[in-house]
Amino acid sequence: MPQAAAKNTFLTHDHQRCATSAMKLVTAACADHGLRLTEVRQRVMEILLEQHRALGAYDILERLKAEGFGSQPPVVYRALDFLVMHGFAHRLERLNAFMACAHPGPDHQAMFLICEGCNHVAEASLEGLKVPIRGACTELGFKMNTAAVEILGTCPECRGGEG
Amino acid sequence: MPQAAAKNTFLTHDHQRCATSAMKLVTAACADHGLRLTEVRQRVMEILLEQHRALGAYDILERLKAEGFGSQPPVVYRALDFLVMHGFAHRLERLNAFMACAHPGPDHQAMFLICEGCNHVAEASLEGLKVPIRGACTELGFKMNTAAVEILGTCPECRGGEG
DNA sequence: CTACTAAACGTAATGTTATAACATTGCAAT
DNA sequence: ATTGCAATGTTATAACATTACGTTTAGTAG
Repeated sequence: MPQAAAKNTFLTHDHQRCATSAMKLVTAACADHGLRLTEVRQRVMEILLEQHRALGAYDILERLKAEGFGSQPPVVYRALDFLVMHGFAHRLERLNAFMACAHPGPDHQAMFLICEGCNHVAEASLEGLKVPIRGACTELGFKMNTAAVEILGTCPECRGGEG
Repeated sequence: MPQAAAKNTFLTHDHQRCATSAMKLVTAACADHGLRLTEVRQRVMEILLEQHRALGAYDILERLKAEGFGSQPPVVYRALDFLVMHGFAHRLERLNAFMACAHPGPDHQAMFLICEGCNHVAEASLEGLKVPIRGACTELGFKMNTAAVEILGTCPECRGGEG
């Protein structure tokens, strides 16, 4: 069992551990499922893993370009598609931006807590929401496919002393 | 008491009633709170009320332009900002698009069920989600401000005969 | 090893969504 | 008339995303 990622990523923590742990999980998952973790894809994952923040596609592209990868948008969007499709990264709809998944694994769905102060983003489990969401869908005869739950607010660090 | 909007907007219903009812509520709310429901704002609201679908800003802008209003993006974005700020319309993050609120009123927050088949969007109450969302926030020391809950799936009409 | 195939990559061009910055209009209070 | 303010209009540009097409690369069958 590799060292786990931090529970509350808003608080200061051994971030290197988060990143290393997640990268190992991604590498393993790719090996297991015959997915090609190419150089661009790996690099994008690493860049996303540097912080618990969402990064815009063009910010990532800048980095790739500087490192000698292709310089056009499809380069980064393809890598992001791959990572998101396999659950290694998430897309934040409200920000039109992307972030590494803190707990990459099969079927992983999460809600996102986005700090308006410092732009840090934390994941929280969607478990408690599944029942009420299902309920609302059933009531309207709607067949749910995917749910996006994104909360804007203020993280503990940014709240500081205030109540 | 004006005639209420339809309960389940996925199903065929007297849509004129929805639109009229909502427009009346908006007019009343503006009168009550000293908000100026100008010509552009009213027209954008009416356009949004035509369907239970989300419309892109530029689609609305086309309409405005054709009717002799200003033709540049800020014209529509400002009207949309006004409508969203006062709870008369919603922004759908996943679609980068806007829709009329079916139940305009103070503090109205909702979850959105978006049909991938026909693009119809229905609102459902966020009530049942508030407790679990608060719970997740509290656990991480996060102070919630606004929540966006958007579900993609298939509406009853589009499911048709299938299970 | 070679030839084939499919996936991934690179680039140019374009499409879509959103905002910054600044000028103008219309109206109400003085 | 002049000031003040909210709303509107316009130009330009920023930011996000996709289409189309050709090249390279990795994996595989012969």
